[in-house]
Amino acid sequence: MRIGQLARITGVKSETIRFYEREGILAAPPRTRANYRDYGPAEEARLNFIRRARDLGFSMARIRELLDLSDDADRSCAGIDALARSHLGEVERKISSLEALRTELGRMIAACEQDTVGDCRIIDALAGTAEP
Amino acid sequence: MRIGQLARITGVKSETIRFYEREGILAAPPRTRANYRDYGPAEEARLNFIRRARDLGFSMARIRELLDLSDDADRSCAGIDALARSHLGEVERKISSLEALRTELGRMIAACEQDTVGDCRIIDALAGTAEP
DNA sequence: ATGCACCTTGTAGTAACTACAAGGTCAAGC
DNA sequence: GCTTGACCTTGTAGTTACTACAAGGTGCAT
Repeated sequence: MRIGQLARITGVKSETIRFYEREGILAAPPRTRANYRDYGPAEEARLNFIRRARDLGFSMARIRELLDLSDDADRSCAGIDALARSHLGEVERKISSLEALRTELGRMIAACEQDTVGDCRIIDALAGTAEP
Repeated sequence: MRIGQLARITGVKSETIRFYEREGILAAPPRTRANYRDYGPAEEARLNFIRRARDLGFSMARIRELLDLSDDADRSCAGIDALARSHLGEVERKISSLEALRTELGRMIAACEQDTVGDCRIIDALAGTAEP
């Protein structure tokens, strides 16, 4: 598949796809005789992953690490374990925050259904004491 | 409390706090006689909220909307409902993605404990078909 | 009176895109 | 065979959300 179609499918602009290639986060795909980039389903999955992970607030550096977990099949268990655990911690913190936010948004919607506006506690939902 | 202490507590740099004030996402606090910004617990909570929401991948525009939900206590139920529902949808999508990622990271860690490296399916965890 | 935290304005750098221009290639349809 | 649209390249510049630093000044504790 060519870059335009990949862009349409994944919702990532062609220019951003080329940018990812320059940054080395997406491998340079084979080219057609016409020198067009020729993508397959693996690149589509990888690009979807990058897009989702970015949307979840992971930095490119963090995404690179996650992709490395996936790419380096022949790395040591200890290395995988440490990295995966650190990512798992971050993921779990994010889930907790989002669940608090979800609860609070749900509460507000429910209050609205009763026509009782009620007060908004969104801020309190996310604003626990901060960790260093 | 002064800006430096607020920065230490929330993990947001002093310069970023002043930047948020310029951007109008954080109200200008009262000043001490020495013209120092004087913050209270409400600003601390708001700043923690902003920091967490940014970490979760929400744009400043989206955070502004969330804060508006919180600030405009006297707005229409219909307006609150529509906005809250749209944010709830985004939050739920993010939670689903993170849960898939958590499962996969957990699976990898478990495989490592068995000393069986196993293959990494992180990409597949996040790379469902894309929505437009 | 020395030093540190704060104040201001302003400029410039970073990350992760996003856009557009200039000039060229390729393949399908009229 | 020629136009049209999608792609190719390199390069520059704009955007968002910070982050850093400089210059020059104030407040306050030791």
